[in-house]
Amino acid sequence: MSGWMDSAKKLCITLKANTELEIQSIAMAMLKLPVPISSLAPVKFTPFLSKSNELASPLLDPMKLLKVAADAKNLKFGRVIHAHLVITNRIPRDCRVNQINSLINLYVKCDELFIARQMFDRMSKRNVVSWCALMAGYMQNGSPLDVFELFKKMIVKDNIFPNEYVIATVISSCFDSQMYVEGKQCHGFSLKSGLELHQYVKNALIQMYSKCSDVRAALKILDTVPGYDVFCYNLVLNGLLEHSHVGEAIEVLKLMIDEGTKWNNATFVTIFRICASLKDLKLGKHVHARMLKSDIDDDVYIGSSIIDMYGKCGNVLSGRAFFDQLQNRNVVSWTAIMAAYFQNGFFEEALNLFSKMEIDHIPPNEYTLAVLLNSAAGLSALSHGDQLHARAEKSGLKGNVIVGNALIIMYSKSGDILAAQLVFSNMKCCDSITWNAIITGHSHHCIGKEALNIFHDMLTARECPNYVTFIGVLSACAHLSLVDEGLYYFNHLMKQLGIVPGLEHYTCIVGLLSRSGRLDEAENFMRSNPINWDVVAWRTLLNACYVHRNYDKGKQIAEYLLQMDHEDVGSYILLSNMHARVRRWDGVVKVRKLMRERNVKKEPGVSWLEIRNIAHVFTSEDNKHPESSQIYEMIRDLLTKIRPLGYVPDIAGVLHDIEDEQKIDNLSYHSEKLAVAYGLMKSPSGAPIRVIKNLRMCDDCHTAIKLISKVANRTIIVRDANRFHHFQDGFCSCGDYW
DNA sequence: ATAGGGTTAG
Repeated sequence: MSGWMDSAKKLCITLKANTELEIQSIAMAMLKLPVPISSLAPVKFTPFLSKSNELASPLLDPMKLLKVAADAKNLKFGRVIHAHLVITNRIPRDCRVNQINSLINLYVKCDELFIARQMFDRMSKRNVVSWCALMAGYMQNGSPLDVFELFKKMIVKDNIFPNEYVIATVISSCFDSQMYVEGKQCHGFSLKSGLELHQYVKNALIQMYSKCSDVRAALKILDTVPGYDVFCYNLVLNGLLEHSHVGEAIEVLKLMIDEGTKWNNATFVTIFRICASLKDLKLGKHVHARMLKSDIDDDVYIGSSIIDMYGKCGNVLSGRAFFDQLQNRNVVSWTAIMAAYFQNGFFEEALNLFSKMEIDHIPPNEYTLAVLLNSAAGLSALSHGDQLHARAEKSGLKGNVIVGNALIIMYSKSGDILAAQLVFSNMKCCDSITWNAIITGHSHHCIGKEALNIFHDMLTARECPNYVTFIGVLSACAHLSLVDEGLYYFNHLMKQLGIVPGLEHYTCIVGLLSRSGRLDEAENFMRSNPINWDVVAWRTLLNACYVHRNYDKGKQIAEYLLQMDHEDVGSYILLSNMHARVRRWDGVVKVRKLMRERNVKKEPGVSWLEIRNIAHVFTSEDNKHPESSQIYEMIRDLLTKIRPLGYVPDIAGVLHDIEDEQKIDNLSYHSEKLAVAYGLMKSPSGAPIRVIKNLRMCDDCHTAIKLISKVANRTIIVRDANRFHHFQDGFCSCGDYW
């Protein structure tokens, strides 16, 4: 408990703080330190203290302490030393430059650029280090123009020739801001001046070329420079990984192994990242074993990358086991393990870990919140999402892009597209993910018009659309039956932007054509394009046949599809529904027989909704719910109310949900009807009801819920296996095509 | 006064 006290005394003694005022000011400042000084930077700091034997030691000079403070980014500690220097002020004039340089470095490292600049401006005499330290600050800050200006002034005004550190800093600020032309000029300069022979400069150049797409140039530098070290390799590997050139990364790794270059901590981190992106568990385990055998001390960086590797390779349990035995965990390790659960679909586990993290007193950051929000989105758990949103506001992270994006995704996937819009319009800065999330969100909600509006906003905002953008845009066009517009984007705009359409885009076109009734064209499009069409694409066409009641083509496609893929339950059900719609009961029986023979089982229909933070789950004909008799009464009541509006129970589209097809009565108690009825009973009037269903909604429920939304005067939002249906005033956003 | 970890749109 009195750790800081001892340390304060030691510091006072060693700094020769004699007056009462000095001792007091140091002790007071140290009181405010978040950690005891001895744990500040254990490795670097303790030797000073222990060897000094509480006496003034030549080792413990303020300059070294300033470096400790800077490296630990501990502003408070740095200020103590600064205060001490101001009070004692016993440095001879000619040594003042170095002292101020150290102070500039301190403030730069602690993100106090303004103070650093002030100190710099007040210097009567400066050397290269002064300039360089401040330039490093601007580089870190992402202000390359300020770096260039200082660079110029240094040469012109002070007549100082840049050294290797200066030029390396300038190069770094070029590639951080993607100013490759300037970067190449620096390359030329360093060639002429001979500075490129320095390791720092070489590394900066390699890093620059690896960061822009010019991997070849980076490798060339690697080739031409004799005697490259681990740093070079690590930089190239990271540059390659950043552009997902995994194959070439492996090549470089082989080179590294041939050379016998010893791997260090950063190398292991990078290699685990490679394993993760390859999803190669075997390789990952191998490297892990090799790391354990080697003499390196694993640190918190390696720990996180190992957890991530196991997660990305689909082995959460190994990741968890490793996480559990870690003695040092920080935000990143926690985020990594939660992300591993999320990526493998264990959303609840990810959310549960959060409370454990809080018990450990580790505050979440933007990445943590993103993982949590995505997990909430995976469950469509609006209540969790809302809580996390409040959490983000409290911690001041709501302005962050990463958090904003995750909020949009969460709200959109949880069925609250209005909330997603609100987050979107309040975002200070967006990236391509933001735009894509809000566009595809609207598409999922079948709000095609708004999706296209936002797409045009995106173009005017000069954000470049990408592969994912067009999936959202093309499906919006499909919803609106804007065939020409969709084909224009597909045939021209994408080409113009250099985006090679993939299966998803082709499938959107099938949807676009077939939805607007051009079934033959859609089929021709599929047959004439040598794409590796998958079940989803064929089922899109099949579904269109079903909705447009083209029985013959539908049957033909279904048969073809079932030949191709024996397991796709959706196709069996569509075929069965198609038979039922034209009252071909023999056909229905045949499909069922086929399913039994091939042992294809339909998942039972399940719907759920949240009422006051509790999820209520319903299955068809559910009577397990404690209030089921009231729910059934509610349904009977609703059904009698909608009959005058033209509701007639539709047996055709629902047979697949009934085990015993004679029991027509059952369709009144489909899981989504139960959930909607319960929602109407339990939520205040005016509040939208959000229901989630695991399968495609059946025709009967769709009709019934449309009319229920009218008689009950409620917005009802149902997420089925494919999309969101917004029921309002007797209509559905999907336009009865789903 | 060089390098390394965690998130995301379909």
